[in-house]
Amino acid sequence: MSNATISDVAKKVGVSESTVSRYLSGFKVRNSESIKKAIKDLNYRPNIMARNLKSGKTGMVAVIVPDVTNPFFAAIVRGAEVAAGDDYMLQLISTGDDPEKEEAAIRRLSGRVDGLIYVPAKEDTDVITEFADYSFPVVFVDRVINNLRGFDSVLADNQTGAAMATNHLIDHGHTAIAHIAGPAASTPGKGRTEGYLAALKKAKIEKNHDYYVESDFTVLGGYQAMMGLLALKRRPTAVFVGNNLMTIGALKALKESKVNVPDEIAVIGFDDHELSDLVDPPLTVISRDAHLQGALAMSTLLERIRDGYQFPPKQLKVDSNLVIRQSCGSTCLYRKTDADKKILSSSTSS
Amino acid sequence: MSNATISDVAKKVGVSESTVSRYLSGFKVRNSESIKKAIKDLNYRPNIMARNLKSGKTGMVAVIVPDVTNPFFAAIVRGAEVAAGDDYMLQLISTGDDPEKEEAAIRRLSGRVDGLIYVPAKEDTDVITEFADYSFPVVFVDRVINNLRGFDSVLADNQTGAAMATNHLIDHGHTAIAHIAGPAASTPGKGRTEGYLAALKKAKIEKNHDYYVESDFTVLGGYQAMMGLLALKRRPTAVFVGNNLMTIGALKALKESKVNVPDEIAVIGFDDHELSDLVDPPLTVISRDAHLQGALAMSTLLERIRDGYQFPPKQLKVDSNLVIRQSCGSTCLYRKTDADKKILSSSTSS
DNA sequence: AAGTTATCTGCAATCGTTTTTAGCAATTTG
DNA sequence: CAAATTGCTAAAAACGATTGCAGATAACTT
Repeated sequence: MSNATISDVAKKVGVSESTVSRYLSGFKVRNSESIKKAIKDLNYRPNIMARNLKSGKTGMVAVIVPDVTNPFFAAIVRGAEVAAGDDYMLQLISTGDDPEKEEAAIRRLSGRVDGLIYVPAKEDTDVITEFADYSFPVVFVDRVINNLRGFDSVLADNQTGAAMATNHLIDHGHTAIAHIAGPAASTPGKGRTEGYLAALKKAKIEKNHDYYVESDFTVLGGYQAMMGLLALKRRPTAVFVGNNLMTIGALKALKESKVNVPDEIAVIGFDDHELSDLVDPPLTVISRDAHLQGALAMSTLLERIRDGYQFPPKQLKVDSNLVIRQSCGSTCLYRKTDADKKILSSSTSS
Repeated sequence: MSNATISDVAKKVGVSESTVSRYLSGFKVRNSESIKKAIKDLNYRPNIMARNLKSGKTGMVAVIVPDVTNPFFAAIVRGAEVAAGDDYMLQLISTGDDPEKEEAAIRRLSGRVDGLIYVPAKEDTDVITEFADYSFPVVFVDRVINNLRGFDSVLADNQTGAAMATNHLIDHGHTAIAHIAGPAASTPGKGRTEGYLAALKKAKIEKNHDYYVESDFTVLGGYQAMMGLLALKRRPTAVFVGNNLMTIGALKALKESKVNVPDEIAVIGFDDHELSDLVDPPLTVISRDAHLQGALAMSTLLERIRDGYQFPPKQLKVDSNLVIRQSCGSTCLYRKTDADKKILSSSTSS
């Protein structure tokens, strides 16, 4: 009933376990034919746990994301999985944005995986430092833990992307430009705000404190932030929203408040979505290749697992693109094809 | 540098390995204080692989879905993860809808996990029968492999859901109702088509073969199917689309063809989406709780792992709900609140 | 055919735990 | 006070593989 062991196979053929083991590892063996047959007859499968115990490797890589349900994180996971190929299998942990769960999960990870691809929920965790001591391979994606240097990471070019977004609004003549931002303590939150501020400064638009709303990257957060902006005496005429979920929330708020986009308020979001061109109006966004980000993270990690920390940490960045649709107003000037989106820049840089 | 072993701890304290082991398992031990200290000092963590080898358990459950990137499957995965709690960790495999990859993945799974939650890409795989021989715990979700009985499963109530969708269109006065269906060989494809046909029959609407289009559950498939319907001499006035991705494709086709929804064609989809109320027009759909489906699958699986196959297989079903928005035409009659959606039925049945 | 290599083999140790067994000391009992 | 019970402990045997070592075949030399 239960699985046959290598010794069952050996016994059946009349050779030693080591011979069977060598046959399995591809060495030349005298009775290879009968061993092959015995393996098939007994439906023998090597016990992975025993193998792992001996080798000290697990053939598994953990991927920790705040939430698989967020299409952006799902794309990262998928990218990582594809890049892993047949060499490694994925252990998925979505922490539900709960730092405690995350910490507990990381603890339980030890010994189960050969490496970790890590999108931390908060930036001030320090569980991970335990790993650092053991030179355990970790690659950070999208966010980075602030007190740690010396780890590999694959980030988005948040500053440039946010600046492109803000400039796009400026190009449409807006000066009352709000920013619904992610947590200032987070890598993408901070980076995008920096890009936003830099673009304003360059255009000599003085910043209005009311127009900067720090939120939390959630749908509800975006909704509330937008409601807050709508309640202002002097409403902004344009808003740059710092991530996909907050953009959804902001749009819901606008719809509920019957505020027309883009006529009354122009909206640009960060991160594209399968449905972005079907929403009303089709959404102009900054996009970056999350799948690629996951894939780069995985290949960096595999390299690190293979070669250890003899090479300096890699800090990769994925480019941001401006995808123009209709939520920022007339786009006739920019349109060149009848396709409903146009990618202004692309490719990957390190 | 590398991890300390139980024998290091034992040596440091001056007791035997077994004593430390028993301390770890929660037994009463004389030098528990010094053992505790030694464990902390040495930063000792039990080697999971060794433990697994001894126990024959892995503490892992595999989840195989066609694509994590599909929000519906992501919700299943998340539901399963939540239900697993701290007892089991998830090994995720998304096969990219490639049956060969899927088969290979299942093969590599053996010995790595204690059970499997399985959304098969195709319905005629037979790898899984290997597992059946070993009474390996498997729970099917959403789809079921046709030549296999005797496994647990958690499906949606496809027939009822599809009938609700079709009836909703009929209630709006439509008789030329098309159905963009999933593969007839798949559980949800077949079930939803059955519901559609049953509703037509009950309303004494004779079915039009042109109005039944079998597609493949993808965005592109839905797009092409809708294009085909639009090319008909006698266009349908309403269409029921068999899953989320095909609905997106269909909407893109309609938008591209500048066909107004719902005035020229009413659309109802299967499976809700975070953005369904933001698309133009807000989409009326049949929805079911995918998160719950995943959670039920996991708890069924854990039960099965614990108790084995002494209990007969569970065949669970999750209810479908009609979420009315605006893609089927005027909804004033139905609206009772100013919320933009209304759930007509809910809860779970077995 | 005998000597020299080149291949292949089995034995035994090992990976780091858990668990069974038997034993020892302290406590309780008759 | 001897005997029985309790409460812990160490030693050893698993779990199922891989691998270094030394010995046994087989394959070449000359």
